Amino acid sequence: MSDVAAASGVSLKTVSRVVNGDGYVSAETLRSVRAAIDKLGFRRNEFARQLRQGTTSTIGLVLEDVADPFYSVLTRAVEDVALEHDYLLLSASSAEDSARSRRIIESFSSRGADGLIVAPARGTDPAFIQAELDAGCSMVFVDRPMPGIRADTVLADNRGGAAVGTAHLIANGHRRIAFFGDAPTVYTAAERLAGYREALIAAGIDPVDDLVIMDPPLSDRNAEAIDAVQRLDDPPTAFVTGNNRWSVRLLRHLKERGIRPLPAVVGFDDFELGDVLDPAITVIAQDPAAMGQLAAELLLRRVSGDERPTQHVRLETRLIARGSGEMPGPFSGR
Amino acid sequence: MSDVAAASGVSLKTVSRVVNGDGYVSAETLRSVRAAIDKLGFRRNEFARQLRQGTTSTIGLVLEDVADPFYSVLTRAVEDVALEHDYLLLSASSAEDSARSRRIIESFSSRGADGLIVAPARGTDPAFIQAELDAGCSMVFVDRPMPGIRADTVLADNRGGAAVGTAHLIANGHRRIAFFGDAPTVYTAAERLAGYREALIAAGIDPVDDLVIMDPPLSDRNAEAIDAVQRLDDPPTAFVTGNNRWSVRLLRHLKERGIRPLPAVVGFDDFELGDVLDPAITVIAQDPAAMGQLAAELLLRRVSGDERPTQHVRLETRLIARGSGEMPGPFSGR
DNA sequence: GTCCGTTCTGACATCGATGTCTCATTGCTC
DNA sequence: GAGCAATGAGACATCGATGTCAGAACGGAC
Repeated sequence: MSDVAAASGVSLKTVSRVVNGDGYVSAETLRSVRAAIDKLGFRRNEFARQLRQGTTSTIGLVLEDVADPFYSVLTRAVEDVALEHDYLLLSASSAEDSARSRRIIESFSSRGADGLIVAPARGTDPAFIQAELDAGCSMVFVDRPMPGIRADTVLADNRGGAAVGTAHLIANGHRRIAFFGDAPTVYTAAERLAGYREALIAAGIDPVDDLVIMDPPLSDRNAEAIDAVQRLDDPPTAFVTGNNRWSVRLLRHLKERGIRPLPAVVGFDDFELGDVLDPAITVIAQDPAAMGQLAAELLLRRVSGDERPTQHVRLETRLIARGSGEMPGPFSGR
Repeated sequence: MSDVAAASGVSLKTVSRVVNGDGYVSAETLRSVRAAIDKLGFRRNEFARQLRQGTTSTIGLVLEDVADPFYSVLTRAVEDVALEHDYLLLSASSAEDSARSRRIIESFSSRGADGLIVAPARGTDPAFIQAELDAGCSMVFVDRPMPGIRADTVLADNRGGAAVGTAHLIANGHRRIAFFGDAPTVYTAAERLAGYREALIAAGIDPVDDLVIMDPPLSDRNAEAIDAVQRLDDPPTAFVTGNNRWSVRLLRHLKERGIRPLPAVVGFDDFELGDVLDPAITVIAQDPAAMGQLAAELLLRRVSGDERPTQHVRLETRLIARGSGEMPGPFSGR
């Protein structure tokens, strides 16, 4: 900038005025400064500017894994909102590891992110989060809440959705319904399991632990666990899966084992090709794009000084019947 | 920082020494400064630091769309490399819009990204890219090259892969093979089309334009275009799709139209559930994770001053035969 | 000719850290 | 006890922009 000032024979401040359109610059000065800027290929260093300004126009996004379709769609939605408001987006995957997540949050915050959107990894220390909030870094939590922290959250109706999906299977005549979900320490998994149980109890069916598997959907134990459930004396006639990864896992396994016809299946989370499979898969769809968009808008409002009371948004889920959930069970037609 | 200095009764510089472990600080001073830091909850402002240092430890990633599974896996790989080297990752989707892409690149670069990984949107102005490079922002191009620019690139063997996939169908007795790909202005689409043609010509088959659709896989015209190909007097017995989106598009369409048995299909790009469909889909698999990892490592080396000659990495593709590409065509067994 | 207001411009401090240079203290050798 | 090295600490300039305030040039009114 001082080079430009020297080249056009004015002071540094005047160049700043030109760059920022601050007014009170004569037409002639303006022209000569502009010329110097072009000639020297000058570009304002946003960094220095933001140091002075105290704000970075950057937000951070911390999710479990961008490569998961649910989160990648959410990410895209956040990106779009950020871009629209001229914000930059930092992103990183916590890989469901609270130490890694903490490291990410710390570096985002210390490098000046104005705010963060976080899907907290299980085991995240609330005291740590509170310290970040106190340090002036706004946060909005998505997909999972952060217990003990006063902050905006955007969650899906996990429990209600799972209950609706389970009830749908019951209505189609199933009573032996298995549930496969992520580890119970994961909030969404626990909620969905609770919804499944609620629906069973509401229908007068006793929830049985034998029919429930709670394990990360990528673990090696999955296949064996599914087999074990199938080998029960009174095996399930229907399955509820707790997330898209588990749905894929289960469907792949059933295909590998050559099990035909497929048992009834309702999956939590829609997933690509779910409609192309045969039978097409009935799902409880979330709306990750809406979740991301809402969270981003909430965060940007907070960042620009919105002091309204904390908001907790609960997004409805939607049952999409495609066939796999409508296969009649042994108790249909009673 | 000056607060800490005041609280512990030392100079600002000494605090800096403690924070940076610069040595030459007595054990006692160190302890008292540490105590003051803890008490005041001091955290170094990375911003100011980086202004002084002239480097930001941040890289940017500009792709077509994070929500596309191909790119989301690539993104995750880049993230992991960045995190490992203590770099932050800025990311944004260009949505295949060169103006948007330009805006993203400009803001990444002016906000101090040390380097960028870019999948250039079609129509990106090389002069603009060159200007950014001249301004000191390193770039590595992935998935697509940037013609006229000297910079590292990491590409898949699009042409070779498409040729292998097409030859595979020919070997299974097909001669009327359709190709559905993205707009020909997209580099990968053009390359894959060229590979398809090469394979046909190598087998003595005349490439026919009637059997080729080049259009973005989300456009409304897709369905009609597929139908038109099917209505030809001599319809294709096999299909090659130019990317995962087109594969999904085609499979969904065939299912909606109730076309059974499915024609032979080979898809470029692997995709989730490709193995669960019936028949399972034969694909030419790329390795997006390897692409992302390589690009990130190349970029980080450049950023830390590597001056070796420009590198052009071509990643092999791999044909995964799963069934859909092995359905015998009318000329099999001759 | 003086005074005042408008319009334009520059000097200087500032944001929060780090690099350079200087200086003070200590302990050791000769 | 003079000289020297090793160690510890501070003053000051610096990165590249912006905010504040003061001041210059100019025109018009009295």
